[in-house]
Amino acid sequence: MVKYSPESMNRTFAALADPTRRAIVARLAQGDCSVNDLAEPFMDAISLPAVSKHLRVLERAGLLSQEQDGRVRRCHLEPEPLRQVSGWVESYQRFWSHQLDALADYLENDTKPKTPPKKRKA
Amino acid sequence: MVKYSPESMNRTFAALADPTRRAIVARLAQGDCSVNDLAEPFMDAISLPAVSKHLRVLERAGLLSQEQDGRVRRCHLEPEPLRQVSGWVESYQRFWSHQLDALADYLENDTKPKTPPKKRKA
DNA sequence: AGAATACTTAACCATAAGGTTAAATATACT
DNA sequence: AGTATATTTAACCTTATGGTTAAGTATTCT
Repeated sequence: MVKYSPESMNRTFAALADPTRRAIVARLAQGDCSVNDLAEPFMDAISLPAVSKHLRVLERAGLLSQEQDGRVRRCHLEPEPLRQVSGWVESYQRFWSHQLDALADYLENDTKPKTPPKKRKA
Repeated sequence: MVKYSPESMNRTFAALADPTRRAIVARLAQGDCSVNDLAEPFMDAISLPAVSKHLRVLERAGLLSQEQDGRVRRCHLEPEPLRQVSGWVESYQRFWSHQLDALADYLENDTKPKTPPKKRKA
């Protein structure tokens, strides 16, 4: 398991705490695209500079890279921070994914399983 | 798949964007404890009211519940928001967990990739 | 060259976040 | 009743965040 820096996690979680940025991430997960394309769904709600700022936040978090292609900037989603978030949250999976089922088992049977019996859904 | 509200995700990601709060979550994952116990590791760095504020942030995010027990408040980690984060990030797993392998495949075999992989490192 | 396109940067504003200290509240101990 | 313990609330400060509009930069089109 790779140990990631707290600052990196700070920036990644902070970046993902905004719905516009999550929408951008969702869009980018379907493929690279230009800033204008990314901005288009939000243009009635916020301005282009606002989108540009969001992109910089994503960039600082390492979630986005841009490659200049003529006058267009091709935006690309970088997966590493998502992998880190996944790793972080999965480190609690044992905790949360067994919690309810294990509790139910504890209450029904009186056995004390070291490894809480089974999960219903992962 | 359960669809969770954007506001809930906003609050959860924002709550997790702070290292003190992540440390609190980590501590709570090992078992319920009092506010003082939670605060103890941070007392040289920040004040008790600061910790109290962090707890309220976690509470608003649904990550924490408190149960009064005499003059002590027993803090308990609520797993649901973590489950939601997991669900959110797992929806990108296909994207990020295959990325590098796919790239390797593209480079080794000469099958024609839709997206010619020409950059090495992101 | 000049105009359009695709952005970013600058300057600014309002609100939120994270910290502080001091005071308040509630329960427990003697 | 009075003191200690466990915590929150209040008032305040500083910096960060998310938005704005206006201006700047770089590339492409005519």
